[in-house]
Amino acid sequence: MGKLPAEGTQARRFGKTRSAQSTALHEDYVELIADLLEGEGEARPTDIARRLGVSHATAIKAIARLKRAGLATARPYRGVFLTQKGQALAERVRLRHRLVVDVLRALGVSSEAAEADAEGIEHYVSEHTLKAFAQFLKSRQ
Amino acid sequence: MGKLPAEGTQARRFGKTRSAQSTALHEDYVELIADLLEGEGEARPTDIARRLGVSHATAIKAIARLKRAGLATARPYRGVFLTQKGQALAERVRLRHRLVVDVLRALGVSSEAAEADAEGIEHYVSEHTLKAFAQFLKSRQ
DNA sequence: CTCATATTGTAGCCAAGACTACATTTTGAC
DNA sequence: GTCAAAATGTAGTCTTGGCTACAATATGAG
Repeated sequence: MGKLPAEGTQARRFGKTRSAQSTALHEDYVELIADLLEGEGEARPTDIARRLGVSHATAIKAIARLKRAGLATARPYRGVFLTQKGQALAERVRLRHRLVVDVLRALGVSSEAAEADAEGIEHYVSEHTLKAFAQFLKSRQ
Repeated sequence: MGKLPAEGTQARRFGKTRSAQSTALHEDYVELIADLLEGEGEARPTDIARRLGVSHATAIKAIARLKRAGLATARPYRGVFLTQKGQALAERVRLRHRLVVDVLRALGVSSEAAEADAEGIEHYVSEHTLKAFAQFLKSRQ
């Protein structure tokens, strides 16, 4: 999105939420690409598009943005791969996702709802909160 | 954003997350406008902009979208008000926000981090999960 | 090896959400 | 009551993320 404004003291909270949203999509794509690479051996734009519920054109444009962000590489008609940076992100995202799901389940949320909600929630969980989640889970089993 | 595609079985999870994002902004604005109306007696575009960390022009355009969505009313130079629908949304959002913050704190997250993270998380917590949160809190004190 | 089909890529459009720059209206100090 | 300053509104531009429609490339059946 656009550049951030002066960003006064009061605004930081919201400003952070805002800028996190472009990151969220990158995270979803990277996570999915990692899954596909592991599970299928390759990540094709069409598969990515189907799994994300978008048109293949949209997926291809998003992949272009991933490349610009240094997270992925792709050569025409050859599938998508993750850079080191992309792989590191995928790993972080995956751990975080699992942690969020586990916490939700520990709180009594059904597995299906936990998976569904985690998909949105996970992008907004800070490191601090993540640590608290981990400790909470450890303390309770 | 654009129209949704055919939306195959696999895609539902992500599709929901996507469309939720335009809602999230509406919710932030409505929540803040309700706060301002209560606390200050009026909600001025400039205050809204400052509190959200955006330019006043951005706030005004967002307010126009709220009007289009039937959530707010505003006459030039006269401040912003919420429709019944907008007030109902504000109330729901406020309850949900409190619940999310309380749960995070119960899990050991600091107040500041809980407030900050809730701001992003709350928009993705389903009814089902909300109920689980409420029960969890009730069961533990 | 050819050609239909599937996949991939490109182009062009749109709305949202952001910005800056400029115009208009209110408000308050005098 | 005037007029400068603050608030508000408008216009124009940008990127993102989405779509459809069309073009180009691979792939596999025959």
